[in-house]
Amino acid sequence: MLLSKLLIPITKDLPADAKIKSHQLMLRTGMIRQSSAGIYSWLPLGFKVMKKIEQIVREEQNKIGAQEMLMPTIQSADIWKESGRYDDYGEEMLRIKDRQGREMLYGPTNEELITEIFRSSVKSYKSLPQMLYHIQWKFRDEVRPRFGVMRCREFFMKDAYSFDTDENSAKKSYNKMFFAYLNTFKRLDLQAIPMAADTGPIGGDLSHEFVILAETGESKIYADKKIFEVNLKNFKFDDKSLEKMRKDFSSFYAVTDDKYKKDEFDKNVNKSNQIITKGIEVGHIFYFGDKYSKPLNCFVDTKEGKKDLVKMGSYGIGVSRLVGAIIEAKYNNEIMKWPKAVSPFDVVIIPSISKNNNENMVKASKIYDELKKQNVDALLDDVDENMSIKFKKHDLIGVPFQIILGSKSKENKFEFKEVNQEAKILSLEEIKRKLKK
RNA sequence: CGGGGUGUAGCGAAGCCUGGUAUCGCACUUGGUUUGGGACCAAGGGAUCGUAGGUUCGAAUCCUACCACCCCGACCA
Repeated sequence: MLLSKLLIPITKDLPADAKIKSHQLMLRTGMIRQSSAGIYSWLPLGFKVMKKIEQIVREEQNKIGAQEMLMPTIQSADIWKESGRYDDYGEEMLRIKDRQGREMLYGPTNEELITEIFRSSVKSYKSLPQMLYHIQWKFRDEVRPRFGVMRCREFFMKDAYSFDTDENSAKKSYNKMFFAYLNTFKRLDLQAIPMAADTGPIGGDLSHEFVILAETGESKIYADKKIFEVNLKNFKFDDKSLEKMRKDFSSFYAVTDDKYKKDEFDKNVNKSNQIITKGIEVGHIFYFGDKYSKPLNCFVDTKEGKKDLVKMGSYGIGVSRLVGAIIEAKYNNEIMKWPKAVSPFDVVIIPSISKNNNENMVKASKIYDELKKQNVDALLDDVDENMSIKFKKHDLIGVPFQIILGSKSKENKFEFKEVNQEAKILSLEEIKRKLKK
């Protein structure tokens, strides 16, 4: 992609409304554009990052055997009346009437719909367990949307649902998701802490929030540093090992502000291991048994020929929120560095350009073509501007690797730089090797 | 939802108090000079001043209503 052709309306001035760095950066680099309060359009740069996050989330869901599907954004109110949540959900639910006067709503979540699908499709215990998920837009009519994509009304979310014959089996599904979540955040290069959580309006009795560490996070966190020593690689993908994994993680103290008690913290965590920081909730998982299968009459036939309520869990990851959350975690001192896995480009080529001498631009184009052949997604900064302006721009765009063609490059060697590290003078072959994933 | 505030060009602001038909910086266009950390010179384009109504010879400015957006608080991926 040529920078001159990329729709990336960079501004030097901060938009007055943006208060936190992810919101500021996303507006300044034109990743998003506000459409109305808490509702955003995703411009190419932001969209690309979000799609990469989505893909990682998808891959990790698939790995644990969850099946992808897609449910609509608009739902009928009927099933929500059946579950009793049509009234409970309150003002947060956006209610719509169609031309026939039927009550519809823009889905804030999908427990009802998936249960309705499940009950009419699955009749036997033999089909269980099942895990289904979709990645879809949701709408919650927040009282006060703010902080850009961190707290908006329309958001992109992965939500998964598990179906099991009994609680024991359901908890195994829960543990699988727990595992998938930790792997997902790891691939996104985020430090995530699973924390025992309240179940809130979704209901149920087992729940964890996944909070990633970021200084500007919304909630304060008190945790035992040792939780980071738990290594996912030590666990196999089998029920016993996953159960142990969850217990290992749960054995360390980690709570949010509302549950924090100083004496408990001091008692459970060595002073030297105490970390007090801030975090952003990016995932939430629940086991809630028959909370929805009961009102919605979702039964399967058991081995004994009886009918039993299906035991369910639900599992959310805020995909669009993660875009902002990654920025909160990675953007520092006016410099953004995307994790390689989600960066909008693999590398940016920055030639020093002048009218009388297009040598750098010619070389840069060759490098660009070479990299393209190797499936490296490169951005070529073909704009005729001062290098200093270019550098400032790329500090914001945040591509983690730069190939710079200017005063320091030699005949066939170029400056290669990983953001926040020293530049090296390397040949194209060496650069290619560095960029191999 | 309660409290507060703001709407002027793509972005950031001035002008409003004290009415006389819109100013500045960035960005953009053209030409020239520059070219390693947010350049310079010259010329240029772009605004129904949130919307509607009212007062007035005359409204961005005063009045009324509406709309939108933002901030502070209680809730959420």
